[in-house]
Amino acid sequence: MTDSDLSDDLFLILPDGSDETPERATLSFRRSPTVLLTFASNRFTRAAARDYQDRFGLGAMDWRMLVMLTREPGSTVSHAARTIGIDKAAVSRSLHRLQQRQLATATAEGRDSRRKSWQLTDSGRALHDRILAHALERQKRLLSGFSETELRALTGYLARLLENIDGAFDDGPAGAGDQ
Amino acid sequence: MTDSDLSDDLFLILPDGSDETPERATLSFRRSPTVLLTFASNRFTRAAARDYQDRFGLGAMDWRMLVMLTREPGSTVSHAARTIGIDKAAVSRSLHRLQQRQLATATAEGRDSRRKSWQLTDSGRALHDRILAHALERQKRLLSGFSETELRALTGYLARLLENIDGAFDDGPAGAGDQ
DNA sequence: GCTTCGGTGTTGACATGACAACATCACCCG
DNA sequence: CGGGTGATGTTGTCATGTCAACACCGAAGC
Repeated sequence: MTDSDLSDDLFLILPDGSDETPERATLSFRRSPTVLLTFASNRFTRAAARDYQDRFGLGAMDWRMLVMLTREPGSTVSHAARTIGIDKAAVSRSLHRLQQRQLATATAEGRDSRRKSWQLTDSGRALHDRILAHALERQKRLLSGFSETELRALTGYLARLLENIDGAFDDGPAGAGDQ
Repeated sequence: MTDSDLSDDLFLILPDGSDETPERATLSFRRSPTVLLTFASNRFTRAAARDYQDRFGLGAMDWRMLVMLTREPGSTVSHAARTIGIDKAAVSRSLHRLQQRQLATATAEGRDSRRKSWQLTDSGRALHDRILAHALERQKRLLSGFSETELRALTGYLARLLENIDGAFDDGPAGAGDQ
């Protein structure tokens, strides 16, 4: 539970009377992982979305679906939504966009006319491969200066953060007797 | 330039004929920092936004502005926008929301009626302190299991990613003669 | 058989934030 | 002085993604 060996001071800017510090304690941007995480993610996804749109005419969502259908061909809407962790509505719209561009097709599965199994067309697979080359190149640029050891550490940390997110909100951090 | 000592295989799932792997090489979700980064950030910001809204009636944007104005009282719209790295339009709207709730006030600065210097009111500072306690608690939960050494490594990695983002898109990874 | 229940996919309404256009003002240079 | 230039802040418009509501189907339960 509360294995919080981390002190609040690690994340705060405390007033010390100088001009550099505020008059009241507040969050440090540079030392708070949550701030850095959202900064980095927002700027990256924004730039990536523009890039995908300019080069290939599809959004970041559609690219994720290309990867998803390459990874697990025959996925349904709800399965894809659960795997990527986004809303099924967005997945449904994305798949229909891909279908409209003939990048993906749906084949009925069983007698249930809704449960469709989706897969990429040949042109969808070709586009996937083209974008994949860009994505890999860009990711390598993003990781420029990282050694393989550092890379593994980073991915490990991010995975641990991901696992912790669920528990960070369940109880509600208010519980602790502040105020 | 290409100090990319990192192999593509680090980020890919390659087909090996088994059932676990796809028939075509594609991005690994668990080993790609960009994927993990956006996953973690999206899920965290979404949950945090809900939390802020439910508990305090303001969005994540407004909370960031509370921190910003605590950090540097007297900031202008454009200065805050540059510091946080988001659009000045969003900052302008957020500040007016705060003003409407009497959490922040603007005082004219010089004769330019547009350049206003913003600061928090007493109730704004009080709300900042209340939310700060929650944010710290939640961040500690998110970092549950991290040692102080690991924390420093993580923040350092994220800062390096942030610095690399600009260069990752400038030239355009497409450099090779498409377009 | 009929009904209830949970899961599925689709659609509409909404919030968020980015981009572009605009009015306004300070500044500078001719 | 007066026009150009750039910065500032505001507003409109759009894309993205979430939530809520709905229609639809399968599987049990009586």
